[in-house]
Amino acid sequence: MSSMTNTKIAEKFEQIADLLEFQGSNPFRIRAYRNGAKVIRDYPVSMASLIEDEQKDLTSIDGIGKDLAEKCQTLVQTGSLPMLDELLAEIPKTVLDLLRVPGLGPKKAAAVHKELGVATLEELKAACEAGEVQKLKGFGAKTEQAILGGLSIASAANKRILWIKANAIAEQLRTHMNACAAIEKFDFAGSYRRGKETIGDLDILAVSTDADAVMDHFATFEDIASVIGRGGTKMSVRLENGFQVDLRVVSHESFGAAMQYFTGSKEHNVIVRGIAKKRGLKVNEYGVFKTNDDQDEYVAGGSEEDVYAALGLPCFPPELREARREFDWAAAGQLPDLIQLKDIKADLHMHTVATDGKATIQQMIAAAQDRGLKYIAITDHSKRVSMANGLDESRLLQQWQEIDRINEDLQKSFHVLKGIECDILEAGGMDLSDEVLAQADWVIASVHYGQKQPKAKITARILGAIQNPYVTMIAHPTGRLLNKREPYEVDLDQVFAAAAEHGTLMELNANPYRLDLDDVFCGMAKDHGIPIVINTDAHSVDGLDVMVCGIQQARRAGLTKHDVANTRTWNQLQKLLRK
DNA sequence: GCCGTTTTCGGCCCGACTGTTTTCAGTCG
Repeated sequence: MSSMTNTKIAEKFEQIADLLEFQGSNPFRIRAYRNGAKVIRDYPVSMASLIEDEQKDLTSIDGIGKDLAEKCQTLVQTGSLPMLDELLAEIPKTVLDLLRVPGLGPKKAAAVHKELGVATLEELKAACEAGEVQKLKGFGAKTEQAILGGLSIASAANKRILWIKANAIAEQLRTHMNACAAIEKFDFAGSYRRGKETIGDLDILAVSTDADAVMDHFATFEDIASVIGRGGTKMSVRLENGFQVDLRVVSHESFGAAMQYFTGSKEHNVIVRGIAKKRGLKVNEYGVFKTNDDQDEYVAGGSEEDVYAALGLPCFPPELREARREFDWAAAGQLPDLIQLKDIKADLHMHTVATDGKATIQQMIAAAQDRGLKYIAITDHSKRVSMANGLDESRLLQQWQEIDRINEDLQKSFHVLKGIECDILEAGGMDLSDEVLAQADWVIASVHYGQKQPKAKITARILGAIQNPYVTMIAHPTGRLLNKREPYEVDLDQVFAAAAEHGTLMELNANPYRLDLDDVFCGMAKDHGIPIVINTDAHSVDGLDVMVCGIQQARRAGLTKHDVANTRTWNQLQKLLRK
């Protein structure tokens, strides 16, 4: 059994692309590796299982040709790749860090490496400070200073921040830009608009006839640490926390084209341009143009709808613009009607003061009602999670008695499920007896300890929970914490197959640090016919508000409300549970 | 390295800004 996941294969291909780029190889070859990495990372079935299957030909996947298919097979079967090893023998791995310095691309990085023997960030800093870098051909004093500047903020500048944190910054910027009289209208584009789980920078597009006035106003935003650049239509700044914000001022008739262009993703746009070209059209941030010999003729650009319509395409929801399956869906007229926040009727994972939550059951009910929910599940921790004061059998049964009383008082205006987040023990098996679990309305199973166990062991634990007749859902199935902790080594191919067989649901945990399952795995689960449950895992009243992050992730996965179990009433949802 | 109602070779998205140049390469998105 191979432990080569799609993510790991993609990382290897990315590394090859970096190394080839550093070597100055054919840019299209480099792009082929990057594209292959992306296709594999996003593919809804694991390469390992496809190769095992033997029926499946990897080259039938768009972007994977004979060569990349062979490299996949080698990686899956041997765990390594001779070609990559050879490249690494020629170029020290630390050199790739140079490519992460803002302002230092592959050409200049290669120059400092070749001419000055610089192989690490420390050596680069020393070479700059010694004034050696500015002597190189194509370099100068300003370039040297820019590299030094890039080095000092390299770690902060390259770190992607959580969407919810970018959202807080965006809200401040929105308020600031609203006060600018020269702006006719503005909006945010980029990965923030696409609702990605982490954001690299913010892009603001503004319509105005006075770009200078807009930029002058932008420059007064209090959090700006430095101005990276400013031209006639574009300005880039870095905030105190190292985060970059780009502003672009466009004309009214270009706003839609600019939104389309800067929302991306880059890969999505490459395909859009290809489609345009075939139709004798050209797309850039100013509009869609008919390409004539003498002069290009403006066709569309005021709105995104117009831009896409001019190319015979539907206006893709931003969350779908990832060059995955959206163009196939569009061609088949089957663009999914994506789930919305208002479709959610229940939140089925939350904690109370009984364990590590901050609010009582009653407070959580009131907060859920405020947010338009019809029912919730109270799912405190089980006893093994001692740090959180997890519930043993008797405390749990007591809590359920209390919930029975509460439900009577509510008189069907709202419903509370008797639930539990039961720990899957390190040795396998559940933390509470089947006798108790049988009395629950809703049993979540999740891993808290032994997260670093080898693949076979941790997978077997989760499979055991799926086979338990009382477990209704697996919570945060991979355990990842964005920017903090890697996912468990769990084999989701096996997990999804078992869940589909036993009628166990999978969670999309909406906590912005988790978003687990991620969008690609949600798509895989959907392909297995497994209903997804989007939950907040709230530990407080405010914790219920992160549902919006889960919805964005679900939309990126292409999920409709029919794919998500907690868009149903409790009666309807029970029919989904085949146990 | 991938791909093909321009199909096995010759393409492969497009533009802003900067710095080092003196017409353009490199970087970025």
